[in-house]
Amino acid sequence: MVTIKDIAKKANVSISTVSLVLNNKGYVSPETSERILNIINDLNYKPLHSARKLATRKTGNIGYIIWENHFSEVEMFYSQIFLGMEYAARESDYYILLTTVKDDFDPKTDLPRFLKYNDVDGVVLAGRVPHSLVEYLDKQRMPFVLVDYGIPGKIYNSVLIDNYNGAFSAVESLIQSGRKRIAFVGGTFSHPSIKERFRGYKEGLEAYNLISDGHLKKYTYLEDAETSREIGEKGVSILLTEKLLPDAIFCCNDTTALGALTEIQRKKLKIPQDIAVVGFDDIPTAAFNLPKLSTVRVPKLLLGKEAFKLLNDVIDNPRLPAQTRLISTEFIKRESS
Amino acid sequence: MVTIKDIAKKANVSISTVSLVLNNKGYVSPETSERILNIINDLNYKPLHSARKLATRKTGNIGYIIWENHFSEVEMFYSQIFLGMEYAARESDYYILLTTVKDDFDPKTDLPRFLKYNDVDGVVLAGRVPHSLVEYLDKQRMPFVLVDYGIPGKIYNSVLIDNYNGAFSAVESLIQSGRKRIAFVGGTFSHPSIKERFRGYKEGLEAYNLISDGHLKKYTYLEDAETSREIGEKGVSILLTEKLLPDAIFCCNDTTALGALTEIQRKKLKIPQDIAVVGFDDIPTAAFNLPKLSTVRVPKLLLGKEAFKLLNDVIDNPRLPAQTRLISTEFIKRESS
DNA sequence: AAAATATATTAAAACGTTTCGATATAATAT
DNA sequence: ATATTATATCGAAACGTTTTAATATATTTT
Repeated sequence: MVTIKDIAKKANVSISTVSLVLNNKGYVSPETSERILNIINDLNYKPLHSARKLATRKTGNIGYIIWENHFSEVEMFYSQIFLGMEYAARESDYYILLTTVKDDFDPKTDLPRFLKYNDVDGVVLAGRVPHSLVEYLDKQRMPFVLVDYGIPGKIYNSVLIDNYNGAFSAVESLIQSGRKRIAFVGGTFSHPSIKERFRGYKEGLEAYNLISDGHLKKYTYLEDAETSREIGEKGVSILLTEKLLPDAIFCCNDTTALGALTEIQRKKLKIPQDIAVVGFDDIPTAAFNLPKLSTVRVPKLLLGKEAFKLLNDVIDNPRLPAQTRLISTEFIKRESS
Repeated sequence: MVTIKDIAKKANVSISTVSLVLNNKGYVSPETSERILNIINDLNYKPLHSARKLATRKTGNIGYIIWENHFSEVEMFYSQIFLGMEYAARESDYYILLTTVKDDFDPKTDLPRFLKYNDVDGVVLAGRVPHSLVEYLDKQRMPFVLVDYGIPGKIYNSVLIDNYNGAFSAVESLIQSGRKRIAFVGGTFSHPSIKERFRGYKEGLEAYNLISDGHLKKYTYLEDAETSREIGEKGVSILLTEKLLPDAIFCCNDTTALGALTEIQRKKLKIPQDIAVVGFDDIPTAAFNLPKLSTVRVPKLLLGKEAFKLLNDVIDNPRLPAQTRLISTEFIKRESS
């Protein structure tokens, strides 16, 4: 194994000098520098991670934590965010450690290994995540950033989707294609994204004066549970009991929308002729479904990349006031609207 | 930060002794041991990973490499395998580093960071993976195991699905429900799994004498490409030009089967009345589709777990002859058959 | 009773880096 | 000419572990 010593010897310099060029710090003459660099290259020398990390007292890792169900589910949403982070990490010298936490997470007993053993310099939390975990990190002063999630009443570093405008534009598109009775189907408002999407939906309707008295009561199905196909199916089956059927449904996300599509088809209604459906997220399945789902595209890779960048900033400067970075969306019109 | 020194001082022993109890090695009296353990607990001491790794000359990481498309696709197949590994890793002190490689991978330029910088003790490769990468690892004597993939003519450590029997049982189930003209739709045979599934299909038919002259010519659609929905759609549209339509289609995997379902529905045929469809893998979408897809379940978490275990064995004993561990499947009957 | 072995503990070296002064020379300012 | 600052290099300490070999005592075998 070739070490910094070998390089130093061959270049007739001290290991300090080699280290300096390795990290380009301090002063070292261009000639020496080049000579050393060449030797490093010739001998294919790579600094040993663990030695380096021991000396710098950094771990070189960052953690990525998601709720277990999000990784067992159909959608690749959170895997894509991870991938975006991994891409960004390739330009750095961080490795990303992915792990999941369970529903009934308790910091006392269920702490991810890399937290328990202090093996990360920071953490990205994606999607809905146990509040106790967030509080734990905060208390430990472990740098972290939230992606696509927030905790009411608290301000943390986070990368968020511009849910409001995304929803607004989806509703706007529906209206522009002539829809009048636009319904909403959604899951729990404890997820701020869903709350915001609802707000975008509501204010979209208001902006076009399409929201009569009782509209929301009739045309809104909200269930206080994690979003799922089932919610979409159930929502539609209830919405379809109205005397005056909705002519469009805006779902809080694609998963829900997929469920809605299934139920509408089961009821032998035509999409989009009878009812248009629009989702949110643009998960890969959306484009493969029959009919293909119109949706609001969330740039997942970008979300991951920005989270990584923000976390880096926070690690470098832990006392910076918490900031939020908003990622904008794009409406994708397909067959379902 | 509390170090082994602090523990030693407080326990009135040398750091060697503390290290010994930490790794329970050598001789240390029960009393001393307990005393040290208590102090460790009291001070919440955790050995520093990098220091430990530096001393032991291990990295404590293992790599997980998949083909980029597999992580951008609809299916969670490879994420689930990863999750199985991660679960297993929790009982060990390995961290898993996930990364992807591209289609046109070249070891000279595209080596994953953790390989380039020697930051892993071993690697798991899942699914179809560049042969040049496998050869590179082999040449470098880097311990590795292949999951659900093999390279013709080479024998490597691997964890494989029992594709043959899985396919056989799927076909058998179709036959038992009265199907006579069972077709096959599949992708490239360069993936050994698909080849094996075809063999199971063929021998299943043979076992029941359902394979007349020209059957395979008429009722087999093979395309030399990565499996996809498109292959399923195209396969069906060609199969349906036969005068005597097939009454069942066994697809080489769920993705293909999902495409097949779409196309059959597009052609206004009834599933399973007119044509039954069976897939392979049991990806989450299979259970959510309309109709729900019958399939051969592959225990993905188990696949990951076994890969992790095998890799550990290989790391501990690198000169063991290459071995293959076979994971068996289970037929899941749903609505499509 | 002596020799051999098992038990218990430790000092010191080693693992491969980074970084802090120290030292020396060259360039620039006074 | 002298003081100051910039450039260049290095020795040595430090980072927190594991491991080897040494030492000492207790137990077992001959």
